[in-house]
Amino acid sequence: MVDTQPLLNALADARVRSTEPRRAVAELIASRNGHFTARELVDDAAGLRLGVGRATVFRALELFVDLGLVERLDLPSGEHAYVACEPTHHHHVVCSLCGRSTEVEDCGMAEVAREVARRTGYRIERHRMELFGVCPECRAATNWNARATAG
Amino acid sequence: MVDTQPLLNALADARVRSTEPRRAVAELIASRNGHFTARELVDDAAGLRLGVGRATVFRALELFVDLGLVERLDLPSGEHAYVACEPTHHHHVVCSLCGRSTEVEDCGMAEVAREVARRTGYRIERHRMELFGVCPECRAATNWNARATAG
DNA sequence: ATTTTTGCAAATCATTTGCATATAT
DNA sequence: ATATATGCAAATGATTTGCAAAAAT
Repeated sequence: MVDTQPLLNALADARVRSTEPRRAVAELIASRNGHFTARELVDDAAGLRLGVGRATVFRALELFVDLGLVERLDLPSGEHAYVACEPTHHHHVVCSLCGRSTEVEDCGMAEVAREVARRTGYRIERHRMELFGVCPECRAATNWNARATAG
Repeated sequence: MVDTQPLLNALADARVRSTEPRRAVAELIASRNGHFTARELVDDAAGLRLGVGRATVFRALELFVDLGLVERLDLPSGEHAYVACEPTHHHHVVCSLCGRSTEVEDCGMAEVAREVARRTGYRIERHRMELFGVCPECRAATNWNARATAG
């Protein structure tokens, strides 16, 4: 459950209009824990009878991505997913079990990019780094289960 | 234009059958310079009247990906693309201008993953790093054009 | 008033699947 | 012979688009 404010603020600020459907999508996004798919939001909206259509969800997502408040991820499965995030350059670690995601800045990635540029002669303009694993909570849960099962 | 051999060898070796359609797809892949999409291969096959259908192209691509001879990329545009590559863990730098791609190993990425694990408590199980920029050839071409235009 | 945004249904695209036939082993 | 792989067309799913109506500036 992410704070709705940043998304709502963005609507207030930006050169875009603050509309009811957009606020609704912002809330749906904020109410989600980890990553989510466009379809999930569409289904949420339908389930809650928000009167927010598919196209609007996609358009709102695109808007938030442009504003840097939501990032699009490519899961290892090939699925497209999104996560709410800070509008600064950063990366995500995604939990394969619960879908929760955590932001991390740099961690040495910039240096890696520089090294790659050095070695290949490419002028690196952008990069994408996504990490997948198991979050602390799920690790704990898993260990607990393991013990419980083993015992 | 990548060497066809690795792909053909794989077909000879693997516990999969070496069929005409698969060899054809291997050639189509090898004949490409940079990255390519499934659709491009399908169109190539159709254009050349190879009698290789859409489904077969997708199935062959999946096979080669499983064998580690082709990797699936997610371009910044969101498109899915593929590149032929060595069957070892590595990463790609992709040229945004010509689509050519170069493989790089590690370059410090493993250390970054370790650092992220340290900071977040996640157990990192896999990662994806894709770099995009302009390759040396295109940089040269671009500079040349710039000069020619400026002069 | 004017411009932007919406919802809907239809259109488009990518990818997958069912299944009878053809091929590799 | 037997197990696999193929082609085709149809099915699925995701995302986009046209457009008249509705809402925001």
